[in-house]
Amino acid sequence: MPTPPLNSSPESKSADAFAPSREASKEITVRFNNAAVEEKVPEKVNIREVARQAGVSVATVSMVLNASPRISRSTHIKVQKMIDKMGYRPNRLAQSLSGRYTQVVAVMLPPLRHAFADAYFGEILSGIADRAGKLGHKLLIEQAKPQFVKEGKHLELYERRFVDGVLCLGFNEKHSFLSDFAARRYPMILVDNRFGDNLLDYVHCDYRLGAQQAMNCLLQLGHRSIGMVYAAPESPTARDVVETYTSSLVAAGITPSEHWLVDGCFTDEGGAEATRILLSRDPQISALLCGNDKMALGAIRYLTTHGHRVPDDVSVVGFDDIQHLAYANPSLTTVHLPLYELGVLACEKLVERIRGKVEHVAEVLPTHLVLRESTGMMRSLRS
Amino acid sequence: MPTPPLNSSPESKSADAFAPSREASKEITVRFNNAAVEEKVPEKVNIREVARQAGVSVATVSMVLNASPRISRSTHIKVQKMIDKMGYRPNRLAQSLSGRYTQVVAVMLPPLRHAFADAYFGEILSGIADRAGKLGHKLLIEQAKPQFVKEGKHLELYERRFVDGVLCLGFNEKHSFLSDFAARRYPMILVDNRFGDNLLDYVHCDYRLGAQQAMNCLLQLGHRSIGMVYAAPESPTARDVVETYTSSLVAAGITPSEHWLVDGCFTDEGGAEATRILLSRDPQISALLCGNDKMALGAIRYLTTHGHRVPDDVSVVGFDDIQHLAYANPSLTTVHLPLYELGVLACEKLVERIRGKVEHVAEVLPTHLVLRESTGMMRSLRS
DNA sequence: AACCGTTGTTAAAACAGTTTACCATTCTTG
DNA sequence: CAAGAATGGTAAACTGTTTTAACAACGGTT
Repeated sequence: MPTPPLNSSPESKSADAFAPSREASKEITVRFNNAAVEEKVPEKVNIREVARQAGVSVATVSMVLNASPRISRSTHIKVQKMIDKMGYRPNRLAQSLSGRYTQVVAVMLPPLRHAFADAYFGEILSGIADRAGKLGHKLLIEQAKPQFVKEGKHLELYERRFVDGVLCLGFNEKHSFLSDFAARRYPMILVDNRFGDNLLDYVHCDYRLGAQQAMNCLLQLGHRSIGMVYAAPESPTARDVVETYTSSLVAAGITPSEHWLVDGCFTDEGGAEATRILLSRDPQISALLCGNDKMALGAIRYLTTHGHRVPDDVSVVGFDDIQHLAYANPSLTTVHLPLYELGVLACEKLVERIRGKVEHVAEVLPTHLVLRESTGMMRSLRS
Repeated sequence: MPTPPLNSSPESKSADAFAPSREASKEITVRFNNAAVEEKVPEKVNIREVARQAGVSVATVSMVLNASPRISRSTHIKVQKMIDKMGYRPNRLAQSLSGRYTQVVAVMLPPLRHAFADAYFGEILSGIADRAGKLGHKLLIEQAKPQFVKEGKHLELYERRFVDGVLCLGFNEKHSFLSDFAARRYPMILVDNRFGDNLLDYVHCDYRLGAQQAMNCLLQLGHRSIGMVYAAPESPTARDVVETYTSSLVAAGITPSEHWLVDGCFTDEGGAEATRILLSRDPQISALLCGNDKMALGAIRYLTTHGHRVPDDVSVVGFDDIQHLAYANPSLTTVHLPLYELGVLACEKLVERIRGKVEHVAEVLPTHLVLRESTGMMRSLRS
């Protein structure tokens, strides 16, 4: 019975109802109107058939396929011609079964409702997809729902030979299952974060540098009471920002206050609410550093709808530089993260890992501040 | 923005459960430094080994795996126990090679720069991913770059046995390669569009119904000069909206004008520019129907930054109901498309197709208008 | 002429499952 | 009580590649 094995769910019942269509071999004739128009569905051709037709052995065809130097030029041409003529395409299941690699990598996303629609993930994913394509790899996507992880499906990905490696996006130190990858020595790169004491391979953006630049900017504009809307204290890179924020204040001779720090949960609404709390705690606040653009947008929305002008009364800086926000009103000053490039790099490093490179991967990509309209000089300093 | 929270994560314990497997089989010792730290990597175990240990034939283990009714209860239990004990996981490359299915479906996205970060695609993808998971299928993602299609990689997907079927998102009649799927009779479902004269299997939202409701709303509010920001005239569903818009006007005794129609390219900026053109052509326009939310947002942005109040001067209706826009200011009245459900349905239908069901798939999901703040009564009618 | 390397090709053994045809038992039934 | 039908299990063939060891043919040394 060819119906799905293992993970059959209630749904597979209805599937059984469909007659397991017998393999209609040879070619299928498709009928349009009453004329029998030949629409040849290419007969399934395998390496044996090609070898027979070309008058060589199966091994030879295989070696031609893999451009082995042991094949003479003349044989190569002869076989290649037959391959083209027959429209032969090697079955990659057989290739992977017999070979070492599947040429597939997985991307794991966190179980957020809108993980697939997220600009942040999307940008990284673009980079991953482009590089994976160039390296001849396919991309599998998975959302790491709690159930998924609990059932060990993240390990099954390797053990059942679905993929050669995994890229993990949007996870942090709270996600302890990540250490499973290290324990089994399966190729995995954590993207835009670190984990444990360099336990895992990672690539991430330089959040410290970005935060430093953002703070320098705000301080130079004369701001002294600067609030911060952070998020995910479990995330090392998110902590980098908070730490840099604090140390920048100290370096400028300002005493950081616990009251200037509020969690905005990385969401638009969270950013708005955090801003409300911050201003109620300290109305003197004239600038806000936000952990991502979504929260910055929420902050601006709250401010403008509650009688505060941006940037005249309060300056706002974000993090991410997600697209289409340059058009917001006012447009957002933000720390640009090279997310596309990060995706490219992550994919590259993962493939190196898969191919046997052993060095620990720990790359950090530079960030920079993009000055737009949401920041301005401190009120009292203006002429 | 790195790390969003993982919904409920008491995984700290379950993770330990995966770590070192105390399997009965042989184990590999990995050495760190000079201390011999035991890190048991599970020895690769195959079906033959399981059969030997359980004292049955390979065929029996296979049948247990696939829950064949030909296996007695007692044998089933005995073998299953050994499977669990040895931590055996069937190699799915071998399974797919000898079986009929790969249990993988591909999602093809159009070659837009931000296809992965798009709220519209993301929502559909969520539905697809959820249902695919439940049906025991993995998801492959591909972006149909021109080069990709030119090289016939979309067909290679089937012919090299990467996938059993494909879901196509964001394509229209201009994308002629879509007919290749039909010609080869490969399972494919076109999502949220039609193609040719029902040449392809499809599922889409009821754009006519949505447009009808939107127009009824605007007309009932007293609007007579209604502009439309459309996009992608090559897309049948997009044409549905324009046609419904036109016929609604006619039905209301209004003569539609060519000047009321401008292409907004589905983008934010396009929507803004289209709005500029529309108002310059006819300053009387008091309402806009936009082909998607992004263009509607662009329209609102243009209007509010050019001295037109929304909805006091101009009402705006969108299409899609993408998340986080309910918070926009003013919040957007829009036609809700059941995109998540569409993804679920598409995936379901595709899997039925793969399993041999032959009926033509042509499903249309109902839509409805969501009234928010961007629409209001025609100026002159207000008291 | 015997020996040694190359060079190019091949047969056969993996890879890890599913499926089929057949073979014992045991259970009905005339 | 023998014939026929279930029942439960197995050996072997099959899926389509890669890889390895062996080998033939040939030119170049001693």
